[in-house]
Formats: sequence, structure tokens, C-alpha cells
Amino acid sequence: MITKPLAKSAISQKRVLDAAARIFRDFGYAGATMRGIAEEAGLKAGSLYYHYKSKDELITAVLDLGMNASIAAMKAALAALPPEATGRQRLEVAFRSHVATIIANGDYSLATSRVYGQVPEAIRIQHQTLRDPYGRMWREILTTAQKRGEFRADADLTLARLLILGALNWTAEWFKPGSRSIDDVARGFAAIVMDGLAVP
Amino acid sequence: MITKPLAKSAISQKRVLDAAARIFRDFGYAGATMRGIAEEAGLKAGSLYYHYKSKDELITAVLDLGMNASIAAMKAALAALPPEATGRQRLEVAFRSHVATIIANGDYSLATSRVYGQVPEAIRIQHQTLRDPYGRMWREILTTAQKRGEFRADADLTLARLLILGALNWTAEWFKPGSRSIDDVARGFAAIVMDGLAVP
DNA sequence: GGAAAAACCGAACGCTAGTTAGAAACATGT
DNA sequence: ACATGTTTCTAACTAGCGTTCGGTTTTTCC
Repeated sequence: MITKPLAKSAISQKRVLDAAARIFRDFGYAGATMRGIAEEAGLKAGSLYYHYKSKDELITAVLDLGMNASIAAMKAALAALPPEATGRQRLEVAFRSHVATIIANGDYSLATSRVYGQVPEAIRIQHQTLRDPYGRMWREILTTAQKRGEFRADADLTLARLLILGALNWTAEWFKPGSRSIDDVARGFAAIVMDGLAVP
Repeated sequence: MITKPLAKSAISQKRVLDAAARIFRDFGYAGATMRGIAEEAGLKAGSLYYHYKSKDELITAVLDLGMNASIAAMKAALAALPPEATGRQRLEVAFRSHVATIIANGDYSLATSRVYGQVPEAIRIQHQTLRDPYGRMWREILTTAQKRGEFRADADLTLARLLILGALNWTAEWFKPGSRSIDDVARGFAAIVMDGLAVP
């Protein structure tokens, strides 16, 4: 029986992908070399093409995996919350989910956020469709909290969302496990965004 | 009289630097080519070396100019404030200064924030000494406001600073002149960070 | 207007990039 | 043991990279 050529070595495929994430993160899209990725993965450059048929396919896989992990984690975290959860609770859970994803998946998160602006336009446009839902989830958290009367009616939620996403993307740059805990960061961010720094 | 070789063409030197900022912003450090920069500046690759003697010297100049512009603008904006200005006013002015710098200098801001993580280590380390004062200015704004009793005593100012810097760096990615005004963004950000989104 | 300096060009250099193709090594089922 | 399919390697190709350098144009100044 002729086995279909679909059962490639999943183990070393993942090893290649992990290596690619690290190299893309450190050197950017153009600065990352196939030879560098191969060495990081423990094989030779030519062998990469058995798993991914071009550099573009590799970066696409890295971008997609990073974003999908973020979306899946956040969806799961929100779904685990009771329906009557407050806006603050949902916000806190979303922050925690994002920071946790960065720890578990830091190479991909950093690679994604650093490389996104430098990737060929076709790849970026295609990846954008994966990126939009993430922004929508945040928008939904904010608007429902406002509709429920938990947020000021005059708050600019678009601006709030941009502030939050910027702060979170930046987290990947400075967060190191060991110093601050995930919960501390999530609670701290939520506290600032909810209550502000000023004395009441 | 032998004129010293110091009076190079400042005009086209600036043209080269502007072109470099745009190309570095779009393609990253390794992806930017000297030939691409030259074309953007309206000359040939070899001619770049009359103004800057290497690609590294070029990226250094772009990084330095971007950061220096940010620091100078913020220093001037804060100095123009009366000594009795409130923490909120100082925060608002700092936000406004940053966003305004991005408009005036967007290519450099984006190039700086995107390329910083990919530049050769020696350049990054040297540039870090220029970067630190900017973080210190924000730290100073926050701590004095707290000392004056305007900010909660229990507020985590380090976390607040990281949130603010992340949100501001991200601004360069989405801010387009024409839609929202600088003042709107600055006031909106300050309002969130000061008072939060929740109803009092 | 003409010499000296400044600014630019064109072609070349060595090097490394992404990619390809065929052979070698390994795994597997009979 | 063999044959078949899977995975990796080796060696090469072309293209494009940063950079150099001698010559050409343009500007500057007396």
C-alpha cells in the first residue's frame, strides 16, 4: 500500500519551527538565514526544504502558530468564566491569558510582534485575517462592560483598546519569568486601566 | 585656502538619512539594502559611502536622531510647564509630546522601535545609553506625582511606566494624522491612565 | 575662468543568501 | 534480506549583498 506523503516527521518539523521562531525573533525576517535556522534545529540548510518549501512558508507557519496560540488561550480563558463575571474580571483574565501565552510561547510571540512589520506584503495581508479576531475579542470585552454600566459612558474604548494592545505587545519585550508573577502583571495592568493612578 | 573636509553636503546627508529611516522601517535592519536606500535618496549605492562610511554608521545615525528628537521634544515640553503644574498636566503634556514627535518624525520613530531588537549587539548597547534617559523622565513624572499625593500610594509605578511606554511605542504603528488629533490621543491616554475606565 | 574641493557614478570585488537536485542514510514492512 | 518510502546531506547554482576605488561631474571660491 502506498502511504501518502502526509506523515512527515512531526517531531523534527516542530523542532524546525521552534528554531525558526528563535532566529526570526533575534534577526528579523530578512536577517534570519535558512542556514542559521537549520543549525539551530540541528540539521543542514538543504534539509529544511523537506519540511517547508520556502522561507516564506516558514515565517507564515511561525506567525500563524503564534497568533493561534494567543487566540485559543484567550478564548478558553474567557469561556471558563461564569456568564455573570464582571467586566473587571474579564479584563483581568484577558490580561493574564496574554501574559501567560507569552511565557509559554515567548519565542513565537516576540517573533510575531517584531517581524510582522517587515514581512512581504502578501504574507502580512494574509496573516491579518488571523489577527483581526484578536482585536475583536478585546473590543467585545470593553463594549459589553460599557453597556452593562461598569465603564464610563464617555470612555473612548477605541483608544483604550489601542492602549491595551500596545502595552501587551510590549510585555513580550520586558517580561522575564522569575521577577514579577503573571498574576501580578495582570492584576496591576487591570487595576490601572480600570481605576487609574490618581487618588479617587 | 584649503577648506577642511568637514562641510559636507548637509542637504543630501539629510536626504540620505530620511531615506534610510524609511527603508529601515519597512524592511528591518538586515532587509534594508544600501542600494534600496540609495535609490530612495536619489543616488547610487556607492555614493552613500561619501556620507556614511558603513551601513552600521547609517543605522546608528537613524537610531540616535530618532531618540534624540523624542528626548529633546519632551524635555522642552516639560520645561515649558509652570513648576506648580499638576501630575495630570505633566502626564498629558508628556503624552502629547510623544505623539507629536511621532507625527513630525514618524519614519524615525517607527524605524527605531522596529529595528532596535535586530541591530548588531554593539550598536544596541551603545544606543541603550541614549534610551535610558527617556525612561527616567517618565519615572520621574510618575514618582513626583505620587510623592505629591496625586497618585495612589499603593500604585505600582514600574508597571505603570511599562504600560505607558508600550502604549506609546505602539502609537507609531496605528496613528495616522487626519483621523484623531494629537490632543485627543494625549488627553484620552492621560484620562485612562489617571482615572481608569470604570465608573467611580 | 580656472583650480581645488566636494559630490557622485560605474564597475568590480569577495561573500553569503535562498534554493535545487541527486545521492546517501535511515526506517519500515514483508 | 530485500524493497520501498522517508528523511537528511552534499554540492552546486544564481542572485544579490556591503563595500571599494578610480574616474567623472558638479560646486565653490579667488
